[in-house]
Amino acid sequence: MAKEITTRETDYAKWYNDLVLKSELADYSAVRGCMVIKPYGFALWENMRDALDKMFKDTGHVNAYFPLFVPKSLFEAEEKNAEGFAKECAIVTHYRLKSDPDKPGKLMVDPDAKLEEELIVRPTSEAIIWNTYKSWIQSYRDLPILINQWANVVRWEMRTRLFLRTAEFLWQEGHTAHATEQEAIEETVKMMNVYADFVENWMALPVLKGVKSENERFAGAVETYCIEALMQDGKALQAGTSHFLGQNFAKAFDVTFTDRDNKLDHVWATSWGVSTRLIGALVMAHGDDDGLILPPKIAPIQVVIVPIYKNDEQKSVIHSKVQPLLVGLKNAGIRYKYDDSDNARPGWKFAEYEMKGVPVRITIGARDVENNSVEVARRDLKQKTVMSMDGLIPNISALLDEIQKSIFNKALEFRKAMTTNVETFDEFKTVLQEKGGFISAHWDGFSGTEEKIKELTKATIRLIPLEDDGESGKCILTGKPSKRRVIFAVAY
RNA sequence: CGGGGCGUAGCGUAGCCCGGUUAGCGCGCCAGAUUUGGGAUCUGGAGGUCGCAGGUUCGAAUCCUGCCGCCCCGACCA
Repeated sequence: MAKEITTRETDYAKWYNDLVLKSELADYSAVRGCMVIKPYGFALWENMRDALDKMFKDTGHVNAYFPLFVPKSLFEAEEKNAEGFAKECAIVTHYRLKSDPDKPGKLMVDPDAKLEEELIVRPTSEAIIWNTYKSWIQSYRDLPILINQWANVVRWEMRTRLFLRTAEFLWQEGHTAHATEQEAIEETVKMMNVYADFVENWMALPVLKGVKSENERFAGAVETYCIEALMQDGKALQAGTSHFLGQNFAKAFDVTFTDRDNKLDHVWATSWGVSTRLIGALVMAHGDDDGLILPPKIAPIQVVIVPIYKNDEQKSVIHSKVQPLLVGLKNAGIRYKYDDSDNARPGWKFAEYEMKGVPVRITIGARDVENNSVEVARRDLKQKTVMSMDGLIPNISALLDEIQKSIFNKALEFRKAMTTNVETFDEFKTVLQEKGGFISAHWDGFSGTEEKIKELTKATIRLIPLEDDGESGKCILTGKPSKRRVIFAVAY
């Protein structure tokens, strides 16, 4: 009873908060809008980060690190981008504190330590990076530059939510420079596909791929590619973005190169990122009223072993029986935890690891020792089966694979059931209100129309699908001709 | 930036309107015993600057003033 959480039906937002806190992914902090990522949550992030990092390296990227602070003059160089972020920037104005003469033991900002130029705490790093690239690039021989950085960024949000929107968050941002437009576009699409691959195959979360409408596009980008996932409450969540920046930043920062024909041109750019927000997506897409459900491929603990014993003698018998099993799990590369602590009784442990979303639990007691068996419980379906100790490891490996697929398929089925084609605005409003989810509808292509729809329904265009369905029709709002359907949803 | 809520032991809370024993309860914690296949039970014990600072009063968790902090809802945003 100590760790019960609000059910999804009662209050989805509260369920989410309870779950994040009680599964020990994160905690609130003394800093407004900033959270502490707890060890369990960070272990999850590390697994995600490591998988992504490998994918980046496998596609030819290298890591580097750029400064947290961006001088204001650099920040504002690319005007659209600067304007887009202006309202949510933290600014450093001073560099020193001093003792407050009026309040003993207290400190005050030293007015004599005002910076000549304010420093912006990066909300994203294009400015400082393009300022740097300028000095790295002279010739086409210097291109492409394929750099990624793992970093924290700060966006001063009015309203925050654990993982989904916090003032400071962790992410990776790729920043690439290319000699040709085509190569940059290819890079942009490639990275969107890397993201989709990661989110679908590691996080077991199906995504839609597409491009953003002008309203939703990254400030400073020519085109924003994105992946969108659907949460259990029928709201969409942007899971990753990849931007084709054209020559906007190269022009703003005067980054030119000499091409093969000895002609001077501005370089072509991309940037792409995913953040700890993905953890929020994971929680909301898969979790249930008993806690998290983590996909095995990124779960910090894939298998937990809980011994059940009535006395020390039984405990030591189980212990000796478990040892070869642990060796087997380790050799099979399975992340496991053998919880033989006496602090909690088995029932408590069961609930605790379910809260934390551990995919598989192995229970072993006197009965099992006698039968040379174990009880295996899978978290996603809450099913228990008895398995023989003989050949257990391959069976557990297979089960983990099966769970990975099963979680994905469940989410995919949900998304299919929650994707609706509509023809009229009335239908659109009804579906939105009564069902939610992705709504595929015709749109006339005008920003004003999208804004109007948002004003009336809170739904926005999540993406314009990459594959053209070739189906023409009439805009649900204006009745003007539309060449294709786009995907609407209420978004996080 | 508007609206609301909260701040009392590690966590969750009662008490506050209507000032007056030693600030109560549940969980957790510590010791011991019995237990252990779905969140154990009993016995004993420890743990509190009632967010901070002023003020009113014989007396303040409670009333007044100011401040600080966090959370939730909205607008804005990934």
